[in-house]
This record gives sequence, C-alpha cells and structure tokens, in this order.
Amino acid sequence: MSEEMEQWVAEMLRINDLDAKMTDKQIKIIKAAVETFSEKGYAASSTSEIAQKAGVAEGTIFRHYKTKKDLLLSIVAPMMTKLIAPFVLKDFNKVLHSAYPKYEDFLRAVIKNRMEFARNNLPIIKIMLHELPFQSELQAQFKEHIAKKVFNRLQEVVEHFQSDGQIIAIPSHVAVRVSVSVLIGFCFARFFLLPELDWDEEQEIEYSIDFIMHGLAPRE
Amino acid sequence: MSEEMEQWVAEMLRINDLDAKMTDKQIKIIKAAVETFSEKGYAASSTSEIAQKAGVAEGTIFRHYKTKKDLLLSIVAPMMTKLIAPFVLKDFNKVLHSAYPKYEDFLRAVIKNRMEFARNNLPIIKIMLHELPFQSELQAQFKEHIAKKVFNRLQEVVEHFQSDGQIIAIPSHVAVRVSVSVLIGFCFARFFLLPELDWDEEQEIEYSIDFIMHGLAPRE
Amino acid sequence: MSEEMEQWVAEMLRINDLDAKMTDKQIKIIKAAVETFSEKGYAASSTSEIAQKAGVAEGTIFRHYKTKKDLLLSIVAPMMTKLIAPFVLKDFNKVLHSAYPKYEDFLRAVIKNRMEFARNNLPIIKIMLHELPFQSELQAQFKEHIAKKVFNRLQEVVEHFQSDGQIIAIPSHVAVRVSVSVLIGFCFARFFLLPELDWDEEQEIEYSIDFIMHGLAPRE
Amino acid sequence: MSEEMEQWVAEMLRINDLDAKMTDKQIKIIKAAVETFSEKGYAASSTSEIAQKAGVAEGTIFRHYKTKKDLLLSIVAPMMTKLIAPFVLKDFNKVLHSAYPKYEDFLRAVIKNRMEFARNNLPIIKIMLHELPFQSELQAQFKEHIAKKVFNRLQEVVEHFQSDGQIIAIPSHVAVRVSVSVLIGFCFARFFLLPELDWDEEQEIEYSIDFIMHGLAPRE
DNA sequence: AATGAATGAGGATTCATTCAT
DNA sequence: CATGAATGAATCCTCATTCAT
Repeated sequence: MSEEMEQWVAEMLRINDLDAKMTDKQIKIIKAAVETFSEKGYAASSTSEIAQKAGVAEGTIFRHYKTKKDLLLSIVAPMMTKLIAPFVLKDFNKVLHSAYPKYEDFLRAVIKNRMEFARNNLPIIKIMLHELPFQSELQAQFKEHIAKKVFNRLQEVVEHFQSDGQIIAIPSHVAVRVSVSVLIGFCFARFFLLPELDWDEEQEIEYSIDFIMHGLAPRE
Repeated sequence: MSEEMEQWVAEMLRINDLDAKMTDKQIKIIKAAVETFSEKGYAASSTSEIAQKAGVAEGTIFRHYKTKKDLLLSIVAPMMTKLIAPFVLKDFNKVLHSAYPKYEDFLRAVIKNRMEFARNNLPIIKIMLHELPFQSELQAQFKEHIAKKVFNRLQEVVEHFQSDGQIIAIPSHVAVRVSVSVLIGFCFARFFLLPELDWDEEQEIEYSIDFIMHGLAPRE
Repeated sequence: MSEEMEQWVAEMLRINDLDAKMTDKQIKIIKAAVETFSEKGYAASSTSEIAQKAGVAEGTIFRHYKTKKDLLLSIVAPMMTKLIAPFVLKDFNKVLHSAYPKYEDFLRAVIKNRMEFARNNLPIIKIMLHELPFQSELQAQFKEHIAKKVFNRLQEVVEHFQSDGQIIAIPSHVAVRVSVSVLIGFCFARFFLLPELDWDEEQEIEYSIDFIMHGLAPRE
Repeated sequence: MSEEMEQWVAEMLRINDLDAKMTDKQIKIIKAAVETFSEKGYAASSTSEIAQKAGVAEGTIFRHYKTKKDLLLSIVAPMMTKLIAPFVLKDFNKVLHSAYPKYEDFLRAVIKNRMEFARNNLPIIKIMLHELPFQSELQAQFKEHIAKKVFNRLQEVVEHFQSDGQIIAIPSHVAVRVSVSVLIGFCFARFFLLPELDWDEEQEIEYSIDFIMHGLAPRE
C-alpha cells in the first residue's frame, strides 16, 4: 500500500475511532475494503478479496460487519459527516462573522480546509461519489445533511454578505451554486481529472476566488 | 418504461444507426441494458436481468455482443463521441468567429445545445460518468478526445476572446476551468442533484453566464 | 491445413465417397470436423468452431448431420471398416496361402500395407482411438468386426502356419497377441509416441519381424 | 460404487496422502471425479455431476481445486509418478544386478509388480491415457519422466544383458521396444480389451516372457 | 474473537440445435 | 440447399454468507 494510502487510512481511522474502538483485524479489514472498493467499485469487489488483502479469514469480516453493504456503509457514512463537519459546528455563525469579515476570506478558509481534508481521504470520497447514486441509505443521509444543512448554511452565509453589500442581490441559491461549482470544479480537476499535473494550488485558488468575487460583485 | 426513457433510447438509437442497422432484438437488448446499467450500475447488473427485461433469451445477448463489457462499450463509446461532437466540427473556428461575436454568445449557444443533448441521453451519460473511472478503454477514449481536443478548442476560444479584450488576461486554462465548472455545475444540479425541482432554466443560464462574464471581465 | 492433412482428408473422402456423393460444403465440413476432433477431442470440439473452420453457416452442419454425434460417426465408422478391410476380403484365405508361403511374408505384407493406410488416415485413427471407449455405437461395431472377424482370421492364419511347423504349438491366441503387440507397438511409437524421430522404417520392421519369427519359432 | 472401484480409490488415496491430508469431502470429490472422468472422459464430465455424485455442493469442488483442470491434474499427475516409481528408485541398478541375474527374471518381476499396481488404479490409468494427448501439462510430465528416465533405464538394463550375452546384439532401443510392446500389449488386452475374459495371467505372462526371451536370444 | 470449510444461488458465457427466411 | 438469428439448458466458476470448531 502506498504511503498516500497510509495517510488516508490513518485519517479515516481517526473518524471511526470516534464511534468505537476497533480491533487490529478490524482496522486491517477497513484498510483493505477502502483500497478495494476505491479501485474496482463496490459491486465489483469481493469480500474474499478484501479478506485476503486484509490477511484475515473470510468469516472474520462478517463477524464485524453483518453484510458486505454494512462494511461499505461503515466506511462511507462517517465520511459524509466529517466531510461537512465544519458547516454544522454549533457556533458556526458566531465564528463566521467574527473570523471572516469578507466573503472571500470565508471561501479561502473553506476551500483550504476542505481540500486538506479531501487530500487525506481521497479513496473514501471516491467510493462515496460512486456509490451515492446506488445506495439509498447513503442518498437519504446525503440529502438530509448536505442538501438541507450545508446548503442552508451556505445560503445564510451568502445572504449575510448580500445584506452588507459585498455580494450582488441575485437569488442566494444561485450565488451558492456558482461559488460551489467553481471550487468543487477545481477540486475535481486537481484530485481526479488531472492529479498528475504539477498544480500551483495557492495560485489556482486565488484565481478562482478572484473570479467568484468579481462574478458576484454588485453591479455598478 | 417511462416516456422519458423512450426518448433517451430513441436518441441513442439514432446514434447507433449511423454505425449499423440493428435488428429488432438488438434494439430491445440495448434498451434494456441502458435501463439496467443506469439504474444499478454496470457491475451490479446481470445479463440475465437484461435479457429478461429485453424479452430475449440470454444467449441472444451474447450473439450480438461477445461479452457483457462489449455491450457496455457499444453503448457508452459512441455517446462520448456524440457528446463532444460540436467541438470537433471541421470548421469550428470559422463558424465560431462569425456566429458568436461575444464570449457570452458562445457560452449560451454551447450550454443550450449540450443541455438539450444531455436531456435526451441522461441514462447513458449517467452510465458513462459511473464507468469512466473503472473502464480503461473508456478512459483512454476520454483522455484522447475530451482532454486533448475539447480542452484545446476551449483554450483557443478563450484566447481569441482574450486577444480582443473581452476576457481578462489570466492563464487561459483557468478561464476555461471556471467557465466549464459553472456550466457543468448547473447541468449537474439540474439533471442529477435536484432533477425534481421546477427549474427556470433560461433564468439560471442567464445568471450563470452573467456571473462568468463579470468574473472574467477585464479589471478596470 | 498442412499438406499431410490434405492427404488424410483425400483418403477419407475416397472412403465416404463409397457411401454417398458429397456436396462441396459437406466436404469442407468433414475436413473441418476431422481437424478439430483430432486436435481437441470430440467432446471439447464445438459445432460452431467446425462451422467456422469449414466456412459454412452453423445450421448447414445440421442439414447434413442430424446431430454432432452423427457427424462423428459418419467420420469414424467407415474408417473402422476400411482399417480392417484386407482381413475381410472374400478370398482372404486363398490369396493368403498362395501369396505368403511363410508367416513372415504375411506379417511383412500386412504391416506395410496397414502402415501406409494408417499414415494416410492418422487424424481419423486418432479420433477413433479416443472415442471408442465412450461411444457405444463404435464399440459395438468394433467388437463385431475387429474382435470377431479380424481376430478369428488371424487365429486361422497362425494355426495354418502352426500346422505346417513354422510356428511353435502354443495357443494360437497367444501367438496372435504377441505378433500384433509387436507390430502395433511399432506403429504406435512411429506415429504417436515419437513421430518426429527420423525412423528407418524398413529396418525397424525387419527387426520386429525377425524378433517375432524367433520368438514363435518351434523350440529345438 | 463397485468394490473394484473402492479398491482403486483406496490405492489412489494412499498416493495423495503422501502429499497432504485430505478432508472427508475432498476424498468424496476425488472419488466422484475419478469415477466420472473414467466413465465419460474429462471434457464430457460436468462439475455439477461430480458434485452431485460426491454429495457436496458444486462450490465445494472449487474451494479445493481452483479449476476443473486442476482437479484432473491433481488426480492424474501423481499417478504418473507412481506408475513409473520402480524405475526411478535410487539404487535401481544395484538392486537389479543382484536381484535379477537373468533378463527374464527382471521382466517377470516388473510385469507382475506393475500389473498389480495397474489393477489397483485402472480408472486413473484410463483417464491418464485419454487425456495425455490433450493436456500439455501432462504431456510435458510424461515426456520428462517416461520418455527420458524410464526408457533410458530400460536401455541400460538391456545393454547390461547384451554385454553378458543374454540378449542379441541389436540396437538396444529395438529390444526395449519389442519387450515393452509385448508386455503392455498383454496388459492392454487383459485390462481394457477383454477384461471380462477369464485370463490365466500366470500362464499368459510365461508365454509372453518365453516369447521375448526367444525373440531376443542371440542367434546361433 | 477468529477461523475457513461448506454452501447453493447466481454469475457470465457457450452449446447443440431449430427454423423462418 | 443454405443461412444465421434465436434459443434456453448447461457450462464452469464466483459470490456473500453461515456455522461448527
């Protein structure tokens, strides 16, 4: 397993640790499952291959996870929570207003923080993206948390910056959509489309934020 | 099968018709395969289910497509070509310059045209998006056509509009990236994320283009 | 197809010609079947492969041969008849006594004649040897003709030469067995075990016959 | 299963036991496979039939033998080794010279010993004979062991007896060939051609050896 | 807790054979 | 006569899951 993978797994374990203490074997199983699912997709991965890669018996997997799908969910579900964690902080708004006087400060903070997180969890994010359309449990969780909480939070943020005149008075969902599109578009290009390129992340982020700020600036 | 699906299939058949005349059974097989693959994903779809849905014997599938993967590729590969067809027109640049005096005209034409195409081919596009990361044949075709041809074309377009002062003099790849992010972000929200919403497409497109144009406008 | 194969097929066609006039396609089918059966065995050969190799449609085979087994039998059955043809000549005994005053003359004539025949029909003989244990129809024919007719003929021959003192007075079936073993043993080595060796057939045959004659010579 | 079959299987298990301990199910699988392969041939035997005959699930076969061919090889390959075991003994020559002062003693010992072995392993030997021409792995092993080791050993033996004047000075390979032909010819008739006959084996062997000894005796 | 042998349903694919053209 | 599309049973093999040890 590559060192990169090691890091991802470490990060992911920190997540699951929050839920429960895992045995040594359990850790190996999760490592192997993440590696396998992200390489071949969930449906094309076999539990026997995962067991083999984890160095445990086939039965051991099912002692810890009732079904193969259970294993998937135990990997992906906590990731979804973590992924949007900053947006559901208790004192999100309070922190926000004091910490980020300008919309671009907010964008800069968010993109840097979430990119760092994504970088440490790429394989699981890849798994999540692929299985979301097929796993109704994940979809439910996704809609519940992202669509509702995160999107609402972002709308609040945008509306806050519209109210003090930093952002043009278009429907807030539009401002959210275009902001998010640009930043996620960058992440997607950076991590999935052309990961092998030698990106100047700082520069690209600045261009992106500058673009968003001008695109959303109040018209004269 | 829903009427929507009927339309997609009709569009897709028009594509394959260009290549070869298909028998009645072949059409049924493709219909069933598209439906099944897009609902469950390629790996989780079984040839027996496809055969049943198509109303043919399982063996019939393999008379027309040597393997299950062949069936997938025969559906997805031509779609990729069609998807980027406008960008590889012979006289793309000539048409472009005379037809679209402004960058926003170009963006508007492209997004409307491609959205119409996508709308008629959603299931296949969904299949394509899902299988791209796992099917190396598709990846190869994708990199060859999209990454090279389309991206280069878009860079040329952007550079053209930069040279006449419509677009700010940032690296052209950045301008391409943010433009594409915004438009694809909209398509993604429209078709996949919240398809059930009652979108005012015209309005959303105008907001998006306005955002892009201001984001890329030369700074005063 | 090798030239050797060409010859075999030619010989085999002469055989089948006795039974019925064959169309051009029929000939091609038989050629392809012989080649395939002898290379992979009957059970492991598919009719579609034979059809392809013969350059005919799959259905064409079944127009001429009701089943795959029919095709096999139509190839092998006539071969069995031909293989032992000399022994069931009408005037076998008459010819024998006048033509071969000594047992070794008889052996020499038989081995040379049958080796020539075998050389021209190796693939079909190989097929026959392999399928005999599994095809009861062939077994029945084999027992009927070989075991009864040929073996009886050979016993008569041996007894004839015993009666005039050329061969030791052991049970005739033993003399037949050892004679046949030595000659077939040679054919087997020559054609199947080590066909690539540069055999001096004349010499080997003489050694073999000399061995048989001394082994069967009356003891002093 | 007949008592005869029971014995064969017992003998065969003794062989495999040397390699590894087998589970109860594994033994049943091997029994069923030997029975089926020898009755219908390898290609015409289905794993489902073998599983049924063995009283196990079809999947169980593939837990122990990766493929159907693996199952075949695990049956046949060790048999080949056993079949020629006496000829590759470490102190073959030493034993030979002291134990068998005459060529006929050697022949008698070998034929009796190998017939006993063959009698206990007929079905596997039948399988081996049938599959040798189609399984390149077996052919390789056969050529390596039989052709090289056994044949060379027999040549050495014959040359030893030629040097002390017991056998005529013909090329040793000829003496080997005719000797082996007569003995194998007998085995073949005894076990495969006419197994139902009431053979007086002792007598037939004596006739055969007497025939060989006279056939190879130095000419006066 | 961990094992791994056992399961049998289901996987993709091939088969011999039929029949409308 | 010849075709080749169509069949569906049968092929070998893999799968997720269970359970006695």
